[in-house]
Amino acid sequence: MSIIATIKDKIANAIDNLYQQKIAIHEIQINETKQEFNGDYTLVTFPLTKILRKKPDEIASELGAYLIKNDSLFVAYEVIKGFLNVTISPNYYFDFLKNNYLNQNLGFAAPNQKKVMIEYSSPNTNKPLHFGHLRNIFLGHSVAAIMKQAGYEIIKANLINDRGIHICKSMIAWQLFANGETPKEANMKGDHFVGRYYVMYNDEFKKQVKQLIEEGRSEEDAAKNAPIFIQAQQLLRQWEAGDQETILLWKRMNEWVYEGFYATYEKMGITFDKFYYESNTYLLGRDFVMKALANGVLFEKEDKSIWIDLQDEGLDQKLLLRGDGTSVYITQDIGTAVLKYNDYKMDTSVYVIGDEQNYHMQVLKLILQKMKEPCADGIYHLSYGMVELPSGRMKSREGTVVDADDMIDEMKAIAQKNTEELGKVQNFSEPQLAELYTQLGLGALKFYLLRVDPKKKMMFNPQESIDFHGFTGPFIQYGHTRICSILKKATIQNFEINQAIEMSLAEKNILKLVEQYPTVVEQAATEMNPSLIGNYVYQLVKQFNSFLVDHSILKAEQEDIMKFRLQLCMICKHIISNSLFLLGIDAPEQM
RNA sequence: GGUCCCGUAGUUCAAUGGAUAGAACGAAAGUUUCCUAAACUUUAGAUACAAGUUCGAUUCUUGUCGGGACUACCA
Repeated sequence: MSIIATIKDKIANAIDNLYQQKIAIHEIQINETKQEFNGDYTLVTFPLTKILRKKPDEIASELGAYLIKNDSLFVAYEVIKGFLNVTISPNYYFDFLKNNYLNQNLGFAAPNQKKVMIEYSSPNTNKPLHFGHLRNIFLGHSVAAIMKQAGYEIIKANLINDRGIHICKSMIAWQLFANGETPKEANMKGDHFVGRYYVMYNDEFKKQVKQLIEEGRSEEDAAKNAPIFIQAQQLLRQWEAGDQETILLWKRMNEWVYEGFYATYEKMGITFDKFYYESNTYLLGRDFVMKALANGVLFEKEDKSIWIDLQDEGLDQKLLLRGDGTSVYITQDIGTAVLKYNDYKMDTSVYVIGDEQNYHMQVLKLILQKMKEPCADGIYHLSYGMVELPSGRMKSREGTVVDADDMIDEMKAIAQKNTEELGKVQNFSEPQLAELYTQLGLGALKFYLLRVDPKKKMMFNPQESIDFHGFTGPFIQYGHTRICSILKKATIQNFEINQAIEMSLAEKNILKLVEQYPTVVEQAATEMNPSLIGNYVYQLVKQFNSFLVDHSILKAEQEDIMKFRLQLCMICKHIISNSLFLLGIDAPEQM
């Protein structure tokens, strides 16, 4: 049990004994004591005043005195303005460290029999990945790792949006402008190559629209009648009709894109257990829609289009099937949701999708609930904020994007530059150096995107490169290497301490954080929020660095103190490397 | 128009309704004969505005101002 839970328990007990009152655990509020006061944890007594009909200070004093007298866990208390600050016995932390410094499972929970699918990345196959996608990918990867460690069975899924008008746009542009050129001939990564034609499509489209408007057409009319748009639509119809030539081109161009994506995923250390392709699933939703229509959940309009009425839920009417019987976006999603459930029967199905689709996901869940599909209640939209540039949102169509591959390369280059300037890895071979640059570059990038609460939108300024100092990935990685360096130089084998030692405030502060690690992981899993891990591990490393300044480890005053500090190093090393792992970041041993 | 989200130091981010609102970058000053200075230590600097609920509000409610998303028979 965590120390906070223990304290709550003991206080509930004390209240029962002192005042003959049963109090629910959640009524007891424990905070960490602020730096400027004496103590480790603080009971806020205000909420108890109503129940106990006593003044805050009275409650605090009586409880404090009782705890000190009856429980060796507490060694001191102080009452300030209704707050009861208690000091935890160093022995508690001493024992905690003794029992856990070799525990490689600290922060791991037992399996909880819950199965969770996490869908993330889910790219369109018409353009390369950009910086915004990276937030999605790193988030999904990290949440999967965190939840797995918290005891869930995890399926990592990627739903590839490989069909639709946007793909046809790249296809038509390639047909018109490429002269049969391949990525190899252009010496480009496949996804970038295809993305180039997507941009060409949009340039041409704009040109044509402008011309039509000059000829006197309205803007809306021009957009609908631009020849290249008509051609793209024609390609989509041909694709849906199964036209050989169109399908072949589609397959060919998608292969180019996949090759590029897989290379990027591999570079970033991102993996999936299951791929779904929209080209396989886009027809599945129709049957469910028809079934629901028969059950009276949906209604049909005069033109045979099929709708759901969500006005009772505060939303609008929503189209599910066009009058001509073809699917729309949400029709596909209904089908895919059911398919996923049939494949895995998971308890929860997480969708890592930007908050621009909040409405869409709300509708999707509601529809499935109304259809009484068993997958419905497990649907959870892990909604994250967009990454914005100083100039506003990233939009592929408008070319205002920061490319993912470029970004990774740039981060590696910065890692290399910094490393060379510091000159601390002269013993490394070329491949080792290359690996280190990747670890540090990706570490900086991933941490940068994961340290912010996923729900919140975040700003990225490409003019200011991502830092390697302060609250960053490399700072954490550096903390890890310093510990590794010390442990490598330690000569003793036996870390058993003979006599209890007196620990300093700095040491106790580190142990306080160490003890909280399992709780932090659990909370990050419950909230699906990796930033909690990022913030936590940063605190820990900062405490540790500050401890290192005035505490000698290998030249400690006594052998027992050295052993104690080495134990401290070992447990911190585990937590730091494990925290980084949960964020998808490698922890090098030397940098 | 309707629905929803967001306004915290110069900048980027923290803060289950709790004490004197924390960090980082940037700015100013300092620390290395000693386990990695990618580090550490100081200093200056913020809750958009106005009411309300509360013992207590950055947090909850309402209004004002400012920003954003969604509201397609696009995906």
